[in-house]
Amino acid sequence: MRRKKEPTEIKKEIIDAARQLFLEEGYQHVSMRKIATKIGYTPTTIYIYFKNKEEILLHLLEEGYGLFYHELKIAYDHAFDQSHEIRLFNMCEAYIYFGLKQPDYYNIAFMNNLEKNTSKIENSDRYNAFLLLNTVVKEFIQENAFSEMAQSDMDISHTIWASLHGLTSLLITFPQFDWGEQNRLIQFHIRTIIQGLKN
Amino acid sequence: MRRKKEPTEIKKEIIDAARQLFLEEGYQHVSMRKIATKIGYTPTTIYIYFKNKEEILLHLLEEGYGLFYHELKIAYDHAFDQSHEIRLFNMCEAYIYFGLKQPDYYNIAFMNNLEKNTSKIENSDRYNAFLLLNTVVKEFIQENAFSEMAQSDMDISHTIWASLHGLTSLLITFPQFDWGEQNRLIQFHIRTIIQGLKN
Amino acid sequence: MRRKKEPTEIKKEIIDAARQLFLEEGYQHVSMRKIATKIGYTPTTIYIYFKNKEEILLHLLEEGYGLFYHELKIAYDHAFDQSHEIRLFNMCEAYIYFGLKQPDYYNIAFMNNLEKNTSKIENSDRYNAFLLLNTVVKEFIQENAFSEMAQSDMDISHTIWASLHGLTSLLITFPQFDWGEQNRLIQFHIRTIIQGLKN
Amino acid sequence: MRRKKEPTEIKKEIIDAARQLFLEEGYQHVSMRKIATKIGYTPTTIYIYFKNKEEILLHLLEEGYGLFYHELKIAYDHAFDQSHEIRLFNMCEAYIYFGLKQPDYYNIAFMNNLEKNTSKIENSDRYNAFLLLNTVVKEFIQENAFSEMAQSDMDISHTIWASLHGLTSLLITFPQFDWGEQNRLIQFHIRTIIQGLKN
DNA sequence: TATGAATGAGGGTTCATTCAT
DNA sequence: AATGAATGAACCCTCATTCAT
Repeated sequence: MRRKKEPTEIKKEIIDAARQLFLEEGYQHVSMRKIATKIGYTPTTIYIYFKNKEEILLHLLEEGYGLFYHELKIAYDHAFDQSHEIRLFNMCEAYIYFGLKQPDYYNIAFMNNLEKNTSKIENSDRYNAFLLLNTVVKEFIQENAFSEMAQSDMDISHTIWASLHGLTSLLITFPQFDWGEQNRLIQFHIRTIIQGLKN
Repeated sequence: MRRKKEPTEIKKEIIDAARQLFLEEGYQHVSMRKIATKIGYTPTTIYIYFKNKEEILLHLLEEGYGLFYHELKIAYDHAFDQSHEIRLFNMCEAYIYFGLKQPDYYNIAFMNNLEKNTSKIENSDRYNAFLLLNTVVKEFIQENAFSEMAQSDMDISHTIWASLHGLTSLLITFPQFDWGEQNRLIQFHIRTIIQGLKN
Repeated sequence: MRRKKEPTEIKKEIIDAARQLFLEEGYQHVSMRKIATKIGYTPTTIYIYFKNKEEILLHLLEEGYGLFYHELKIAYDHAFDQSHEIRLFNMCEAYIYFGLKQPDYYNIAFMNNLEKNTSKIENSDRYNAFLLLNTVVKEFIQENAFSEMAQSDMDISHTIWASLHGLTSLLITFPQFDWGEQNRLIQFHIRTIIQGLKN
Repeated sequence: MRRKKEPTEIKKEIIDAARQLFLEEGYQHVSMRKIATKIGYTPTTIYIYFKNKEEILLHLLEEGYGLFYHELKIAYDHAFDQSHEIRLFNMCEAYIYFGLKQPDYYNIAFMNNLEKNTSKIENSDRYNAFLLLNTVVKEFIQENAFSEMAQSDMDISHTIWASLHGLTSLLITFPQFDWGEQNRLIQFHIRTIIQGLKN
């Protein structure tokens, strides 16, 4: 059954199918056949567009990081006239809501370290996102003049990242658990971290 | 010429073998054949004692929860004569270090939701661990007389759990990332959360 | 479809099928599936009896060498009361006729060097066969008192082997070629070599 | 932007690429895709110029025969003023050294019978080469006035061919075997055959 | 003339599992 | 209680080839 489609369109179909399956069943349990079946092509066809299974994953990762960074950047830019604390708060919100809106991307991007062998971490948008967070943190530090506490901005960034990741991934992984009112929890979570940093 | 064994004894052997493989080679690479070879039986024999592979894994999962709960309990009991804040702090430490010491257990226990279909969450040690955390949190609240802020102890527990899980899972998932001095980060992380709660 | 068979019987079936296919289509073009189909089993079954494709080949090789050596040995022993020239002649005949009677074995054993990586050549029956030939050659040399020509017995053995192999493999590879009366050619071929050595 | 090319030119490019791959990586590892990549076209394009893969291989095969015949012819012509025995000797040398220099050509040409189905043996250069050998043999017979032995020149040619093929193919197939000093063996081998014929 | 898109067949191998004994 | 025999389904991936454009 031959159809006529833009190459980019098929590539997109593959990526879309792969993303969904990767989320639902985990990278290891997704086979090329499954992806192929899902888009109505033969497994062979996929190999025209991607060298192998790993390349699909890599593509997905970069895409996911890109979207993620983009969201954070918007939150950062949008509150340009606010205090740095508010900007930080907004970014934290953006982080968590990105994960909730795009659990598939988030899952692939942060809950498995699938780049183990590729190690071009430094120039990916994942790193850029972290750098952006770090920037806000530094500004936030200056704003608050954390005089006595000489805690490095890195530790602070790590702590924030970890806390955000923690709530996001739990909410994704255990959706049926009783989290109370989700939005309230999120607000409280972020508030707690930021308050904690100010002391 | 094998000497007679109690059924429970063989069951134990199977679990032991599975656990070892599981910890040595990682969750993904445990196969029935490997387990069988390790204990000197045929794969078929395993099916006498366990319905299928999943049942072995579930057994292991519960074991993991048990260990986890045990560790938290020790931390809780050990500081019985201290302030509740310190007890909370200790439990937080215990949480993170358990994950770092038993990354594979932690991984199946909290980073994959293997019980998706079994839904007996409520009576597992995972839940007990959470309840224990919640207990300390309540005591901690009383101690601090968080008068004005009527934030539910549940939200607080969730926030703590999420933060702890966040750092733990990130440290496990991205070990080669530059986290600075790990112990200092952990201490700072916990301190930040607790401070945040006090405001 | 389950049957009841001796393990050795099935192993033999596999070997038989593999031998035929290897000859007909060449090692590279024989798939495990083909072998399996030929004997009416699933490919998986073969893996119960052989670790992988290569192991089947190795088995076949050893078997072939064994038979080959056996035939030569018989020819050697049988003419124990004859002159060494006659014994040599008989062995040469045995060599060629073995190839013609067992083209499949001969093909696998001598026309492809499939042991490239295994290199336990020295203790195989292939080597033993060569040593037997070498023995006769030495006796033949002594008998003829090749005084002046100090050609090593090794060169002589190699030359004989090469000549025998040449005719055998050509007769196998190009059966439709017009070789004249085959037996006469064989006799003449052997006679020529031996005469050549005596000069 | 490719400049226009003569059909024959592209056909040549394909053959050239195929030959190189063929000689570099061996007969088994030539794939249409590799050939195509090597010449900078799509696999599809090749099918415009050749019906299928076999046709390319056949083309190459004929080329191999051509080269082979050419080498023998040179040896034959070169010693036109020598005795026929010497001419025969030279041709034998040429035969073996061709095989050693072009093992891959030799391999497809004589060690696999690829033409099984095509059966145009009679007019190929392989046959011509054999005829050339036969010619020398006849001249050699006349020269030696093999009076008594009414052995057909065909038997003699076959015997020579077989012996040459035998050494050549063994040297190619088992290169790591200890053949002693190769050139000496080759000389001895040829000498033996020719001496054998003279008796 | 040349290609991009697609495929069907097949490659070796591993897996959890079953069933008769 | 334990096994040996066997399987079906799946794994990733490569191949020669075709067809519409």
